[in-house]
Amino acid sequence: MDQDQREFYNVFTDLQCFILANMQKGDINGVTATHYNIIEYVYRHDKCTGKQVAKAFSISPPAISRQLKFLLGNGLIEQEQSLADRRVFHLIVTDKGRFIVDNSENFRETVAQKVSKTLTKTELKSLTSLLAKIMHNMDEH
Amino acid sequence: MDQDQREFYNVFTDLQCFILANMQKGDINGVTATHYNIIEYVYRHDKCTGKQVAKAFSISPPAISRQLKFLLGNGLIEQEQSLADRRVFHLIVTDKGRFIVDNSENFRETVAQKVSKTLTKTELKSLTSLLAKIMHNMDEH
DNA sequence: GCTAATAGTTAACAAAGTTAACTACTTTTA
DNA sequence: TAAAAGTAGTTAACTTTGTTAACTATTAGC
Repeated sequence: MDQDQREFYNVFTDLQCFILANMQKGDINGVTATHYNIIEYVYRHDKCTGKQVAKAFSISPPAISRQLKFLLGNGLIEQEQSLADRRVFHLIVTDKGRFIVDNSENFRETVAQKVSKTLTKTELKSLTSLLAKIMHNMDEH
Repeated sequence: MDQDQREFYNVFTDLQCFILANMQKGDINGVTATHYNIIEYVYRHDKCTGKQVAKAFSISPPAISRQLKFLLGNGLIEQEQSLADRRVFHLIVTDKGRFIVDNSENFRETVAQKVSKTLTKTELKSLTSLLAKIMHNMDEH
């Protein structure tokens, strides 16, 4: 690692600590952070499958299975069996689930607001596009 | 949230998912991610106290207590009782602990390397300074 | 049509968080 | 200055959420 990489590494480490430290821990609206993240994912990826969710969060099928069971049992998501492949269940967020996502105090929103106060409009756009660029490149794995 | 904030929010969400998904899960060198993060923190904050570690990671004193017990028992850190206040124990990383931090495959290093390949030198510096700026502002809480 | 692969589940367990109640020590205060 | 209040850290009991192993049901390949 050269000097620039080292400096990036340090600030990225701070960022990771910040994210871990500020992630909602207990329940909010009767839903844990894990539940919330899954609902939000399904919201953003309508009719996705359990397999996809497991992959997105890098957790095992049984872990997702238990989470989905809770979310289904509490009417936060619904599933419908695929006609093309009956092993597969497509997931949909219910109104109740949507309500939670739309109304939860989300720490990322707070961050977005703080960031837009800290940076100029140009800086914010620049940061967003740099982050998008590296995220896009990470995806390619 | 205006359009720019919304775009930042989206990429920041992706970043959070990425960090959560890629954080080391199982043991590496006989040490879990939590252990590793604490060792690294103590490395970077020599003679810090359990209280400080708990605050840095936003976890409760008993949670830290158990982690430190493991790290002490495995000779990864050491503690010395404060002379000024005998309730307090200062933490120091041992050679063994330092070895683990210096030699672990750390996903943030991989990220730093990938990022420096994706962005130009100017972009990398720009990203680092923008992130440092927002991190600095978050600290002020 | 048998074999292999895939989506998801159940059971048993481990890691790491929580709160409540505790010890030991320090600081405040009446 | 002795009692009260506060602080650093620990122990115990519990919860959440991850894991692997073994399972069912379904689909795809030869």
